[in-house]
Amino acid sequence: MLAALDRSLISELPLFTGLAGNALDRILEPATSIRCAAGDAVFEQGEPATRFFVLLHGRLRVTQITGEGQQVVVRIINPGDLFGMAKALNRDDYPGTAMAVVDTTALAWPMEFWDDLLLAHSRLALNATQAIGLRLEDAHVRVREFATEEVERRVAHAVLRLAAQAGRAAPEGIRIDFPISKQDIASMTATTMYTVSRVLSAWQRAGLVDVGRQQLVVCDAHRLMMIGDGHERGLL
Amino acid sequence: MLAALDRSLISELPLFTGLAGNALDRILEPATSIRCAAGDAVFEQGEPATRFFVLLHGRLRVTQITGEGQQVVVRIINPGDLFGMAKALNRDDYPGTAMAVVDTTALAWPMEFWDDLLLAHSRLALNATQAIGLRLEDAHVRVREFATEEVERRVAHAVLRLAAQAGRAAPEGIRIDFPISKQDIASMTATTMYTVSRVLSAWQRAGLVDVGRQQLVVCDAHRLMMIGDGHERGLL
DNA sequence: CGGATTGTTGAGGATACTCAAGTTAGGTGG
DNA sequence: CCACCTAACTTGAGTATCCTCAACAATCCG
Repeated sequence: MLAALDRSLISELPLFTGLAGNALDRILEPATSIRCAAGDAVFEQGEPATRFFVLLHGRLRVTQITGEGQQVVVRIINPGDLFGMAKALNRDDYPGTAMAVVDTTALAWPMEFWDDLLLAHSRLALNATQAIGLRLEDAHVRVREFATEEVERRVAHAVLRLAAQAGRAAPEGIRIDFPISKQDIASMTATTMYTVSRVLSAWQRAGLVDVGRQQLVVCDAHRLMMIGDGHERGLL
Repeated sequence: MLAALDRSLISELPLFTGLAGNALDRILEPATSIRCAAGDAVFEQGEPATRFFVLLHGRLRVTQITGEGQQVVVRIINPGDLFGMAKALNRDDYPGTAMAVVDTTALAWPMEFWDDLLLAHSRLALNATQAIGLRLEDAHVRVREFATEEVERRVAHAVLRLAAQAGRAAPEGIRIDFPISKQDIASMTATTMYTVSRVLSAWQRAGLVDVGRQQLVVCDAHRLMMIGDGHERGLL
């Protein structure tokens, strides 16, 4: 028999604000907690969507594979984020693959509780619209970037977002808190590993970043922002 | 004194399915109806977001202007769509401009009713998450297209989407039901007017479409799909 | 230590952009 | 109803960005 999950796991998360303690308990009742080691997939593209999730600790990378086999990184999931709610997209399979980039824990609910929970807790439903709305705006920002910015600026924005969402203070600057390859950055910014490598090397020479194998430290966020916003000539 | 709005205006819309008649009446109470002539803006980017809307008739084009003055078409709003719900994005201004491309009518609610309505009608909240979720998926599709497809395929997909959402049967094929310029298509697909012109001209020569000034008829949707999915060599 | 994964760098070339110079269509006012 | 004006569109030529390909270097891991 499982120990009941404690409401303190979720009570501080934006998705659950405004909900009373006993409501949290009822929401948690059908939930189970899951663990993934780095490299494990929580779910894979095309698989029937049987559960939805809230990330507690760790970091996930959601990718999609196109018909031609190209990989696109759709989003990075950070602690507190709701994910895998295929029901909200009117789907019964997962549109992408969610893979842990570091060891990760999450809460999982059977998908049939999606409607019930939102109907029973209207504040949760309100919070969910907001959570999805924020992601929609993120997506629009990316669309706008792809539509109007050249490679170097897109990479600058992607790196700054990573620093904001998953940055950790380090002596040299802001360190991205999980292993990230040039290929990852390339498939977030619609370019190639080669170009990302060239861009980051140029930035490294200028002292803006410190790059290594699967690691990245932002040393001069302000100048990166200038490049991202087109106020400074790029270094390519 | 205004005549009350009739529930039949909205009872068939997906956003309001599952709601009882008297709930619809209560939802409509704070609503007013608005009209816009072609070319009028329902709201403009940066303006304080005082109202949210549901489109009844007509068609809107939502654009954003970047810092450098480039215009991006974020989406086309079709009848039945919810729009302008800045509250769901945690904003108090509109992130884009919604302009009528044909004469248009819509329902408008004061923004302060957003939370109240969703909390009072949990089915509405559920439907709203789904509406926003569908748009999120649309946005992801666009991101994936920008990231992996070349211009001609992006244009093919954009044209097919227009045909699906705003197509009207015509003797020669599926006519896009509102005036749309090459520049519009360019800012939906992240390219230039010049390139769109070349692409559509080539398609016209091959009999796939019939283009005119601000008008577009899809004659061979199947071959366009083949081009969009990369199964057929493009015509450029 | 060897194999695999990840990253670097150069050279060449394709896609699609920019710029320029037109043409066509629509609306407007005389 | 025609002349004009503007906005939309077309087409060509030149070119920049960034992709592709190839060869190699570095790092990790068992």
